[in-house]
Amino acid sequence: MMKRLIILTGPTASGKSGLSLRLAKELGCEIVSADSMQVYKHMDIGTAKISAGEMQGIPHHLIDVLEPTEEYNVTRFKDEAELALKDIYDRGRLPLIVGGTGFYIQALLYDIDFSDTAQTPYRESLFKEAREKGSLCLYEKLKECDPDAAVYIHANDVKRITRALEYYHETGKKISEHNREERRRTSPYDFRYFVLNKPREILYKDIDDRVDEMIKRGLVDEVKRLKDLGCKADMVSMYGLGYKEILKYLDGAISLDEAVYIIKRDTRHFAKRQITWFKRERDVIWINKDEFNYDDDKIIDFMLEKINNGRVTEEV
RNA sequence: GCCCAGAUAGCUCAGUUGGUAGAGCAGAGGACUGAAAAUCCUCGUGUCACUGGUUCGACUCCGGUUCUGGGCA
Repeated sequence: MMKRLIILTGPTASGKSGLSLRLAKELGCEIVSADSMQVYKHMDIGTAKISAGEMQGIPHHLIDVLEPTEEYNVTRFKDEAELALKDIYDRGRLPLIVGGTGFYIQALLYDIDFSDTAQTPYRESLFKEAREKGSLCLYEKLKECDPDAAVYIHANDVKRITRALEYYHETGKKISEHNREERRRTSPYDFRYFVLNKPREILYKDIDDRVDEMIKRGLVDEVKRLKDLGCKADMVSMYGLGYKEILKYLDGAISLDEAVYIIKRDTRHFAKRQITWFKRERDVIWINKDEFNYDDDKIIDFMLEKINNGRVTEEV
């Protein structure tokens, strides 16, 4: 008997949180956040995190569990999400995954194996080498040890090249083969994968408005406090949208207007990338809000119908 | 009113000794398997303000018109 799982995702500012609360109430779900930034404490405004009060008593997992000075990644997410799922199933309840980090959702949904390697000092030496001699020399190495990977990884993509080399170094196996195997996996869950979306122009306007709102609510002060806590620009948490730009502003590198402009622009770019990701995912149910006249009641009805029907394999 | 400088892609601008034009940004599409709110790849036809003229040929030269800056009255 496959475990049931509901996923509600979509680009940033599509309205996931609000809808998730309604759906959770309807079905008695517990929510598991699939968001690489909302895991961090003290990062509330810039991550558009809902407050404890707004949660209306619905249990939320993987929100506010890490200090911003700590490092999070897919593997950690996957391990911790699986623990949360186990507890939720033990309580006889239905888990609802909510969040915009498509990679995390994929890792969990398809039970992708990351356990072969650990992050090693070797990785640092590779980055150092790339900095000193340029990325091309790493790419040449990749061609030697894993030619297949060199075909689909671009010579400029230092991050991915480094990971491939690290993987080979640690396991003696090619990451291209590993990835090919992992890609064939089918999900162990009986799932419904909903993607919330709205017309591009509206999404972009909502993003712009939300950034203005974040500034009004005190994003700058929030980042100041994070600085006081010892957060540095090279920490994973500070790669977050809104954080790296305000940090630059606080360091006097750019004006506040410039920071706001960049946050808006990069958030739009991010939303676009998210949409590209979801387009490629299999067995996804798109919910274009304009087709529902932005009426949450109708959307909830639609979702409930999909959830109660047999396994979904069509749509787009 | 006069003088000067502009008017070229959604925006900022470059350019053509006359053979119908190109960057950055915006925007679009894609990739992604231990940083993923990250990282990376691909995509540039637009009455070259309008209108006469010179020319085989004008966005480029000349005249006029309009508009926008700046200066002088």
